[in-house]
Amino acid sequence: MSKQALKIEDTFGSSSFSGLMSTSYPLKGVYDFGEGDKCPLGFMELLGVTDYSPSLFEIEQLQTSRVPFSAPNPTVSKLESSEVLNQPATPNSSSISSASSEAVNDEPVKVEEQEEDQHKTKKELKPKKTNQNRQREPRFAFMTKSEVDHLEDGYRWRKYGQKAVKNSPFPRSYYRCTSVSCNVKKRVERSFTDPSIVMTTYEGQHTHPSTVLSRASFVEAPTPTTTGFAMPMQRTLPQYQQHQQHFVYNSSPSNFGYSGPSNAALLHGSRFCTPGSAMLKDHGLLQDIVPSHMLNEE
DNA sequence: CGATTTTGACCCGCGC
DNA sequence: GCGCGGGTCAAAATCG
Repeated sequence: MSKQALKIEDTFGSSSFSGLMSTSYPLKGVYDFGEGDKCPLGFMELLGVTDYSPSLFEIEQLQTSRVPFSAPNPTVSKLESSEVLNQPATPNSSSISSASSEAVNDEPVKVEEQEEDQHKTKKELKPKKTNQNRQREPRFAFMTKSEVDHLEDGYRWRKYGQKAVKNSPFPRSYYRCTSVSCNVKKRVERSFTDPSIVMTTYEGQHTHPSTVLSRASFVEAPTPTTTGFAMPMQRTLPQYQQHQQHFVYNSSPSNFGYSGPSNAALLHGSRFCTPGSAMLKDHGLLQDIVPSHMLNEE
């Protein structure tokens, strides 16, 4: 992992990465892996990736020079939180991502135990799902411009719920990783401000390698099959290749900096970060993860 | 027939 | 205490 981390830093630290990114894809973003020193996890790790594949990073290239979120919809860029943006450049799709990773301030939690606990309490009595417990799960979210809600990310998910979102005509879907001992969850909702944008929030860490990636054809970017990560891979699905934009953001502003100057530089240089930005009212999940500057920005 | 989705009910935390 | 909203459960329906 250090390898990848280095790569990221490198990328961010030097503008050279923009060269990497080839691209004409409007990308930009920032990685936020939580508190640098306290949080040992990178966002990849949050997703259960221990062996990052270069392809991923190739996908997530950042262009700070560009306007934050060249998303078609300004509203999107209005979401709150000062975080990082990151944009996976995908071959056929332009992506803008804002990622948010929450967490993990404390020591790594034993997911399995937690899960068991939850199940037990739930079944037997009343689950004490305290906020504290929940919030410990690392979270990572990103926005994707896509027509499909459920993006292929390399893992198999089972939908376990759907809820209407306040102030939004679009429902939020809840998915859980189908892997037995994996308690990773993800929420998917479409931005009410821009229906073409899908917001995905991952929670927890995968305790297993990606299932899809291992058999997917990495035509565009070879990826280790051991533990794939899982940004939505348009490359595996033709329909996704049409156009997607990813916004990766970190939902916890306090967790800036995955570590390394690059991040700082990013944030610093990022004009999107408006510390004093006003709070949003209630944008549902969006509020949680979207940088405030986005919201303010029109 | 097993896996997944749908969907209403339920639980919980939070603000008033 | 009550209502609201978010998140989850679980039975039924659907799919492959």
